Amino acid sequence: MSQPFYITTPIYYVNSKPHIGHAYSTIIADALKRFYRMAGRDTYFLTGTDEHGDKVVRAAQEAGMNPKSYADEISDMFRALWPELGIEHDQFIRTSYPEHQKVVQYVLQRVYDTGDIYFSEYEGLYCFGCERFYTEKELVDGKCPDHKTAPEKISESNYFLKMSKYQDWLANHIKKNPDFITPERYRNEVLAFLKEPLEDLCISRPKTRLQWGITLPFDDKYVAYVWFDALLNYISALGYPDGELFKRYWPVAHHIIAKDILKPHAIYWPIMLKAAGIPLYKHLKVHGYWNVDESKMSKSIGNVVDPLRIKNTYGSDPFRYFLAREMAFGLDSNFSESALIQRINSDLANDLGNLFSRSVSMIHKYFGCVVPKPVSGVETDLDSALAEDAISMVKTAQKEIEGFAFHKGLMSIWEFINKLNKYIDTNAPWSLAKEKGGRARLQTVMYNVMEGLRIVCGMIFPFIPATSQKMRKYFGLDPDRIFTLSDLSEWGGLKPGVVVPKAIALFPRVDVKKGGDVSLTVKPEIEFKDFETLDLRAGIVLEAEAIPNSKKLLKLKVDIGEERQIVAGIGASYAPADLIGKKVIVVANLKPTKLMGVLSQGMILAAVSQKRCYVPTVQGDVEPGTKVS
RNA sequence: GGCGAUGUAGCUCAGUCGGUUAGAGCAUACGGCUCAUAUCCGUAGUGUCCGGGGUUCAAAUCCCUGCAUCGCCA
Repeated sequence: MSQPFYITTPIYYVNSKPHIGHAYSTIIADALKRFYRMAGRDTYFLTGTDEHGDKVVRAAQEAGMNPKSYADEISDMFRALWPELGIEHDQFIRTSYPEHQKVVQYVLQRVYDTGDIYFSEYEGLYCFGCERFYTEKELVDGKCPDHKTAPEKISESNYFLKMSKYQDWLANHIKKNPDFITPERYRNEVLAFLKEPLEDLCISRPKTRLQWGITLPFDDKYVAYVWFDALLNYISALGYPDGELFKRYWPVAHHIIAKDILKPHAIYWPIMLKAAGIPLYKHLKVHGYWNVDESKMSKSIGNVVDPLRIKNTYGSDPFRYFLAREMAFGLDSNFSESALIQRINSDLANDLGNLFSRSVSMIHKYFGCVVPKPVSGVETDLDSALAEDAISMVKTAQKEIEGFAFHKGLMSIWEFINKLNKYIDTNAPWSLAKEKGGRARLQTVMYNVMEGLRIVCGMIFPFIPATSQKMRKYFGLDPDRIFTLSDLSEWGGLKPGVVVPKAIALFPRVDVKKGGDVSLTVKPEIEFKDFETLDLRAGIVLEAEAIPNSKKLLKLKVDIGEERQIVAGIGASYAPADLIGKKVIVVANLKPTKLMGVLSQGMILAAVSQKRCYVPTVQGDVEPGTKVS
């Protein structure tokens, strides 16, 4: 049996839809799985969803659903997304599965029996509106930030895990195993955290305030804390304690996570395993955040990038390539559609796609669709240099991928792609084809080009598998089988005589409209009922005057069936007199406010670009107060 | 407030143990080629290596200090 390789993503919390960060973790895991398959390892790839806890209950309430159907819906979104992105996980686990719940209860009981879980009462500040405890520092002026009410001091009894007992052991383990948590900055962060005394972990929630969870086996009045439940997915999915998968793939796990869930994975999880007498996972690999257009991704800014939309617009492989190429694993990176388009056009279409296209069409033109045989006796230093470059590229890329430096691995592959382009230009096959006696050399050159491409095709497989599979048949290979690293470590694997299909554009160029901003960030989708909350009315501007000491503000009197005073920031683009008599569109139910001390009872719609604004008007004979929708 | 990371070309970043003239890609300009997806190849640049101080024959690199951004902790 070959050496096992077990890779996991976090199980994603179902309180919100998939975003680009989820896509990154999962794509990286997929690429690693593919890479280690090529290396001949016995691989297993797990992903899934985390579904319990009060945040899910609240998100479900907001959506007007019960937690179970809400979790089903979001979980299905994740499950449906992964095939779209070319991801081939071996298992999709949900914490709502009975098999998982059984394992959680088994482990809880096991730890309870060792005496590391104790029952205790504690006092805290509880907001009944939020149904949760707050710490002092979370409060604003001593009040709940959501409900603006003072939380009440209540006491509650709960079960706790003795973390402190394992603190020194864990710190030592991390110190002794430098590759336990990587990159180093996160390892240091955890070690710094462990210098302070660890508080015991509250691992239960009373059912009086949370029912959506797994019942404690030793006290049915409580459910398990969501992290204690969720982390165990990594072994419950393998059928712990007796499953074949568990015996085969534990504990050689690589857990991939983003930095926001470092603490549960680096501290709670090892201690849980230790307390339950289970061997520790081997590696925790921590990556950074994706910012979007230079700002933090957040629901309130409305800049959350929907991976499915990107895939539908640009294709799965370009998206995968961009994510893997652009982020230095461990550091934050920036996502923008203009950067994505630039990568697609320069790296994928121009460098690789065009190289492939020019090479294949020369095989057609000069050799009637058949890979020629290299001729001995006409080799030059250029040929041996190319072969050496190919072999060393494979070695370098392998080393970088194993070290999670995916961007560097891809860079080394693309350096070789550039060398192939240069090799073609230097040897100028189109000239050889015309020269008398150039035939032997032409055969050799074109064989080498195709052989180089074969190796590229193999090395890009982990990152852009669909493209790699498309390319395979040009080398006479079965698209459904995969390369092994040893196939790629030797020059000359390509068989002369292979029939090469007609050239295709692997990556169409993305047209960038001149001067236009290519990246369109759309706010999150809304329901029609959300739109209906707006009350838009046609109105006629009766009066308009500038507000003193303000550059942009105008005070308007608008008839919308009743007279409204509205302050509008359009003074830089419109003179007051221009507006009088215009039929404008007014947001009639906007909460009144004061701008520079002047009351404004509504808002006028305007298209705003950086320099100017344009007020849309209603054409035709429309009564003031007419609804606009 | 404590700890840590980062700061290098217009942009994104690499830069090993302190050691030649600080590099790559993208973008820009010019030249070449015609097999190719208006692609490819070549040439050309531009630098207060965040500021200040120190150690050294020699500092982007080591030390101190200030600033900025970010993270963890309180």
